[in-house]
Amino acid sequence: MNQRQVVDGGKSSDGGSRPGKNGDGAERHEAIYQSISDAIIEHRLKPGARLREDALAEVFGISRTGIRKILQRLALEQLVTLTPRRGASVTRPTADEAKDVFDARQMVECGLMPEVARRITAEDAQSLREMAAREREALRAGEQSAAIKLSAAFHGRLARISGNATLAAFVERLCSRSSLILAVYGNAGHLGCESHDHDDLVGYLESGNGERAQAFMSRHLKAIEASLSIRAEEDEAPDLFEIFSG
Amino acid sequence: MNQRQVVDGGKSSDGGSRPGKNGDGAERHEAIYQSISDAIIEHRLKPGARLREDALAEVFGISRTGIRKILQRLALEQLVTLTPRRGASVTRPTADEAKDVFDARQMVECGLMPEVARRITAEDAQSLREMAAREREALRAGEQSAAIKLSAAFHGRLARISGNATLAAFVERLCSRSSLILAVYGNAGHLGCESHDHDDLVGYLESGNGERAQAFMSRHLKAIEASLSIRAEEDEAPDLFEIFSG
DNA sequence: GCAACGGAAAGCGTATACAATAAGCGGCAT
DNA sequence: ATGCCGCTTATTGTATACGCTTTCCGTTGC
Repeated sequence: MNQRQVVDGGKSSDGGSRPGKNGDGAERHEAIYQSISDAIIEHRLKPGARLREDALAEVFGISRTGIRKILQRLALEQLVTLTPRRGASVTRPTADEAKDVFDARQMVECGLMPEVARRITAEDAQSLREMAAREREALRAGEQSAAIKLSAAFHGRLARISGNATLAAFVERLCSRSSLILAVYGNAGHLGCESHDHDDLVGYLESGNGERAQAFMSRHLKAIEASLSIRAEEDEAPDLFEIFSG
Repeated sequence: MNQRQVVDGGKSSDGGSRPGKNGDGAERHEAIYQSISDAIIEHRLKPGARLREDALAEVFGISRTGIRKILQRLALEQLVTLTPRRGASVTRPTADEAKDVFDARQMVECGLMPEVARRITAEDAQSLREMAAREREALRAGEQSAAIKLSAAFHGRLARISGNATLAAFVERLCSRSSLILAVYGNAGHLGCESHDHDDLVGYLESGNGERAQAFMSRHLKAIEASLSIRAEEDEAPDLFEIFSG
């Protein structure tokens, strides 16, 4: 079998703090999870794409058991949809879900800004600026995939600074789902986040102006949402009667 | 003890298990999940309790495969903790996690109140009052388990009325975790929610007073949190030096 | 020519078998 | 007597085997 194992080579060359028998299964699973998750978030796997267990098992060189575990995790995070007896596919968010996700982001991310402004350190700000810079750079280089991931990572990191791990994890999940929403309802060539928004936001936060950061974040999210072309496409089960009786 | 199958009584009771053939495995799994989840939320399984796969598999009459799936789901909802090679146990929330959860509830549940007040219908209010009544009744009858579950269900139902499924699901998870927190840090005999709070809340909502409902919810949650005796117990790794050097 | 039925194939759901590992325990050496 | 080491056991991690459902295609009847 020419199983080209995708994960093994690249990712496990991390810090290397523990060399030797580190071919541990847990880390391997985590890496595979990240691989698939990244592919979805970066739109290399598009909504609706089917994820056959056998194929994934062969690609990553583990058995279906491990793949199923990973798919279930992705399903609980609503990145993939598991339909009984039909297998897994990349989730295609509905218009309602899109609205819910952005409303939730509006509430949580904005609500977090004051606390973030209170807690942010110089290193945090520096790190965020670097992420924003890399994102802008990717955007200019036409690497949409990288830009999308970096944007989600920026929002996630921001939330982490609040110190509330529970809310931060929630924001990260919302950002992942937002990436899916962009894939379905976004207009090509117009990425969600404007170029300078993230930089400006860091500025407000660093100066301790939580109120202003909150308002800015609110506008920022509204702008992203407004840039979507959300139409409740009923392609799934088109109402033939209505179509032909008109 | 014999194999007393809890969920779906007689199926493959005898050793020669004939697999499959049981029409709806999915519902069965869901029921088992609910069983375990309820047991945790109702404190029949206390934080720290170990959940051995074999034992659960035997109790519910399915194989370890299905149990593992369920345990993973519970782990993602942070009701159980999965430690590698040590198996599953009911999560024992730390003091930090408890604070995070209540801060999150403060933000999300309060933030949802205005929308809930806008959307609530007469039937919703009626349903909520019934739940509150059942909760009070359970509390008076000394059935703490039932009361705890009903309280969580009340808050969850409330969030559902907002129409935002994503935030509602998040609130439900926070309530489940709150139940665990109560088990660890709560004072016996003093349940989280005061008797009349839920009734009063429904009253404010039904009269469309979102602002007031929001403020009331905030006080309500603060009261619950204040009733906890959260001390950062460092029992896990006690500082022996400090203890014995004094 | 079209629709419907039947068989074959593909892919998921579940159980079981096997391997690996950490905890418990008794023996042995010092 | 005590501390250490290897064995045993209990329990999880992973893979594989098998059955079931769905789907697709070829055939047959009208």
